[in-house]
Amino acid sequence: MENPINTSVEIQDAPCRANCSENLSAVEDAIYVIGGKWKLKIIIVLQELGNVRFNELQRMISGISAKVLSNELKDLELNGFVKRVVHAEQTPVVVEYISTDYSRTLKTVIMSLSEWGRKHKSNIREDVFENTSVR
Amino acid sequence: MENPINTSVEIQDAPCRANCSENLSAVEDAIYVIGGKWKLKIIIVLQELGNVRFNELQRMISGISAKVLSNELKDLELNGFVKRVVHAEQTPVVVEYISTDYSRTLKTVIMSLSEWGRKHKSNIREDVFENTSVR
DNA sequence: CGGGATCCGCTCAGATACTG
DNA sequence: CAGTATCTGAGCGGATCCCG
Repeated sequence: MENPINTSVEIQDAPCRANCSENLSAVEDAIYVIGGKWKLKIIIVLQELGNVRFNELQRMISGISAKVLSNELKDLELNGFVKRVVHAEQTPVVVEYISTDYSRTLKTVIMSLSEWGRKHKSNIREDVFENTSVR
Repeated sequence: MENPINTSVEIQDAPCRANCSENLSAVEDAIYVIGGKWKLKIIIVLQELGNVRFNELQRMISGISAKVLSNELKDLELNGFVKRVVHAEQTPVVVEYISTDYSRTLKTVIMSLSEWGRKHKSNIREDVFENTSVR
């Protein structure tokens, strides 16, 4: 009788709402793992540049602190998006991060997001000129 | 000499990094307006159900508090994703929120995210069975 | 019903310093 | 270089009360 997932809605008028909460929970799951300000940006850098070292990564992603970057990388590694490679031969130790095959499944997500972001930016500009309330 | 946007990177080895930071800033802009735990979920509900009232919205999106929902709706209204419609005739007042045309430009973003979320969920399940460290 | 105002705890992120 | 440790403050979100 009770669905373990989403017991809250779909009680009364099922069809539309079931479909809705289907999307809802799927998007929720996605946001849960790749949400936040940094995760997708880290993934993008690793995908486009290949092997990247910690400090280089921090320089590429402006505004992120070492602590936060460190935590984000751990998260991403746990979820299988990045791989941590340690070259212990040398001193000081060199550590590189690389994107996994799994992170490549995010390609379409990243593309749709960046395309939308580009369009949105130009729309904003138009708004500034149209909108007379800015004065 | 200096680009007003993203002055940080692309100083040395330009071509790859310029492309990279292009995507980076676009995704950053997108995340800035539709990021967070709630915004996309609110947009999805409004797109799928049409007019939705405040309390109904809160019931649909499990876990959100009235204050947070209120703030998110203001944000979304400012950015042109939702429209607030007040029916002042009746008492108590009825307020409905509807999604705008502009929020429909997010269709592909939402679809790619929800599709990815679905796949990810099934991948997680496989991991649980494969992974002997869970015991 | 649809919120706003207030208080308040608690996490998170920044800054700084330190280590192998 | 690649982080960790510690402290600290802002802010987010919860709970409660209140209003039109």
